[in-house]
Amino acid sequence: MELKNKKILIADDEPDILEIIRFNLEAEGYTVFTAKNGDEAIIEAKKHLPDLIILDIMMPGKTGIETCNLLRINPAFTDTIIIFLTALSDETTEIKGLETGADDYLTKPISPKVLVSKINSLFRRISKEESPVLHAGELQIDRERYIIIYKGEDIILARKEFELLALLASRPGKVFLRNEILNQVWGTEVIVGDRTIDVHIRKIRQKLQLDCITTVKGVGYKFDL
Amino acid sequence: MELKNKKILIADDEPDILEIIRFNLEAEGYTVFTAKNGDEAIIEAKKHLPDLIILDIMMPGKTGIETCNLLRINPAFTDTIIIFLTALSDETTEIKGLETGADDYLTKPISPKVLVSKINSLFRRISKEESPVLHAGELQIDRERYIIIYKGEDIILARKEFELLALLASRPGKVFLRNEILNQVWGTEVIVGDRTIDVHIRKIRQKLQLDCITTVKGVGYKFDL
DNA sequence: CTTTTTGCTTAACAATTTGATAATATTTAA
DNA sequence: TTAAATATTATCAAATTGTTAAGCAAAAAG
Repeated sequence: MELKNKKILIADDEPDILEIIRFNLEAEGYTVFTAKNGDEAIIEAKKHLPDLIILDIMMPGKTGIETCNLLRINPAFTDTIIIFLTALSDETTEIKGLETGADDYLTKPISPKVLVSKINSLFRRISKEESPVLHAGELQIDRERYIIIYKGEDIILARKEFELLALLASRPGKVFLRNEILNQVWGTEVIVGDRTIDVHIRKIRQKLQLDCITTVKGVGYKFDL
Repeated sequence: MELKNKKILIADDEPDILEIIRFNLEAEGYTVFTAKNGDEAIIEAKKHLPDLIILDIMMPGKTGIETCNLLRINPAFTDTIIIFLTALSDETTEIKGLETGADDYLTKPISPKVLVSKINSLFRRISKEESPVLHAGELQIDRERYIIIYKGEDIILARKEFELLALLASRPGKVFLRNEILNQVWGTEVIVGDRTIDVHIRKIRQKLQLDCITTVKGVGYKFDL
């Protein structure tokens, strides 16, 4: 299962529905929060700032539509995807929902597969601008943001360190010769001493606190795990 | 009737359906093109570059799904909204459609009102992404009025400062190289000294009283939080 | 039309970070 | 065991950025 790193909040007064949806979305790798009514939904939304909110229309207290209106007032939720969930296949309700500022609606009974598909599809549209990230186990190398993420922690490397690590991690397992490293990271023009690479390798190992670079004596270095 | 200035292409082999949809969308102010099958749809799409394409799944020759796949290969249509239209409420087809890269689907018989609502809603989401007001936490950047609002307070930045901040904030987290910044804010013609960017960055930091621009030494600057 | 203000750029210098090296210690392979 | 290769550490020069003030040009005000 891939880690989606997206937060979804579901508000419905029927616990069964909540759990079915939660189960399916968590199986897809989403992080799920739940709320039993509109007021709770607003509180949870402010707390977790989810990327997507599923609101049942018929709930005790505030309806999904009212909840949506209240959320949309807050600038923090103008970009949040909001979907309505309703037992009514009533046309008027559908339209009201969309005009209110929801992004889509789903009618109950909803098949989990369709739900998940629809949500993936909505995220696909939004997340076109995601940065190119190199994943290697728990390690993420974000070229665009120029940071390393290890177990959720941001690690900042200096330029040479970053590029050296990015090079090695670009092909896990491959041994890079010292010459290859020099050419790729320093360029063919620059000439640096023998120990320069070692020192940078050391700094990476130190900052990452993780044994992911293996020395192959007489040959070079490789990234693993 | 408002002028929507959006182009929609509809592909369906049933002339009645085409006309019903055309009528309703034109009444909403959209410009509508039609096609009788998948091949025609591709030709029309290339000719008019519509903002949204409605594809019937069951068509003689290419199916809507095949047509969608062919369109998505072309970079010109990666951002185009594609909706499937189908008489089948068959789940499998639905899912195939969404996984194919369609943004939504509609099942026939479809009420014109729901169709129009759904389309408006999809456009609303897209146009939000191009909205002149950029939200980043408590910070609002109004590109139209050249104004920054932070926690309700208006902050006035000079043009260059504003454009620099707007650029950085347009993709929070992304590191902009000094060259990128120069090209985007100053243009490729103008050549300015080394310290110019720094001075503007400093003024932004000073006026905003907010630590939102991070220096990545040797690389560039990025906006965060 | 002149004065004042504002915005942009530059220069000069300070502060900071980075990267390379040298010196020394440790490890590894034959 | 021993020579070669690599690790470690501290140090320093170079590269990079931060800061400030000053000079102009254009816009705004008088």
